[in-house]
Amino acid sequence: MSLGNIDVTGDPRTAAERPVCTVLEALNRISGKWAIGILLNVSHGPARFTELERAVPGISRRMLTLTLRNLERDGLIARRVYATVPPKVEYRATDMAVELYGSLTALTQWADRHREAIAGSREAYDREHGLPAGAVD
Amino acid sequence: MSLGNIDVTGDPRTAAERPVCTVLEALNRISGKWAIGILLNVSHGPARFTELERAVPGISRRMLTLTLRNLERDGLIARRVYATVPPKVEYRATDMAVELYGSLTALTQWADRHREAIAGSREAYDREHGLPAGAVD
DNA sequence: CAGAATCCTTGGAGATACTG
DNA sequence: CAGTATCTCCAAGGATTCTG
Repeated sequence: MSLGNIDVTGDPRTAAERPVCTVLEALNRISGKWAIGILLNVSHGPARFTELERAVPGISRRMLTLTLRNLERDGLIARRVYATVPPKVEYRATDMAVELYGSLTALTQWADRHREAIAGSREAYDREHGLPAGAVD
Repeated sequence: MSLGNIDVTGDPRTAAERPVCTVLEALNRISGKWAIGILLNVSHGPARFTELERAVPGISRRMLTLTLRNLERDGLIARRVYATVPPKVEYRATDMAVELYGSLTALTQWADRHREAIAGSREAYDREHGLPAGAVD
C-alpha cells in the first residue's frame, strides 16, 4: 500500500510501515499516566522517591514505583542507592531522557497552538451529534 | 540541553507544572493503539473506511470506527459522506493533523537514534533483575 | 460499504496494608 | 525512607453479530 510517501529519514520502508512503529516505540516509553510527570521532575536534577511522590500530584506509591522501574529499564532514568540508614535513593534523568524531553518540545508547541481549536472542535462535535456519555477528557 | 529549566514558550509557570499538562494534552489526542496508524494513513490523502481497515493491520472494525470518531471530534480528521449507493465515506487529515504529524518527527528521530540503546538497556536490566513476566514489548 | 450493538477479556491503575 | 504485596475496579480493546 503506497499512497504517497512521507520520508523524513531516508528510510527505504514505505511510509505506511516505518514511522508508525518508530513513533509508537517512542510513545510507548512515555505512555501511561505518570511517565511524563516523573521524567519532567527528574530532568531538573536528581530527586528522591518521596520528593517525587510529592512533586507528582496524585500519584500513588505503587504507580511511582512501577513507572520508575519501567523508565529505568528503558534507560531513561538512572537509579542510585546510598547505603545509608535510613536508605536514600536518587533518581536522575539520563542523557537519552533529556534528549527525549527536548524532542517533546515540538509536540508541546503544537498543543499550545491548537488548544482552542481542539476545544472548539469538540464542542461543535458534541453539539451536532449528541454527547452520549462518550465525552470524557 | 540545559537542565534546571526548560522554557520553550516564555510561560511564567514553572517547568514542573506547565509542560506536563500541555504535553499530556497532545499525547491524549494520539493515545490508544490505533490513532497514529490511522492518522498516518490519511495523511497521504483521503482514504475510505475499508481502505483504512486494510491499511492498518490488525485493527478491528469497532476500533477503527471509535478511533475515527475521536479523531474527528478533536478536529484531526475530516469525514465526508457521499450520498451514493453503496455509501462512500472519505476521511482526510485536517491541517492541524498534518502539523501534528510534522511535530512527531522529532520524536521519531529520537526513537531511531536510541532504539539500540533502549534495547540494550532492557536486556541489561532483565539480566540483572530477573525478568518476572513483566517484560512485555 | 460503512457502520452500530452486544458481550467478553485484559491490564492499567487506585486503595490499602505490610516491611527491610 | 523506599519500597512490596494484595485486592479491586474500570475502561480500552477484541470478537461476533446485525443493518441502513
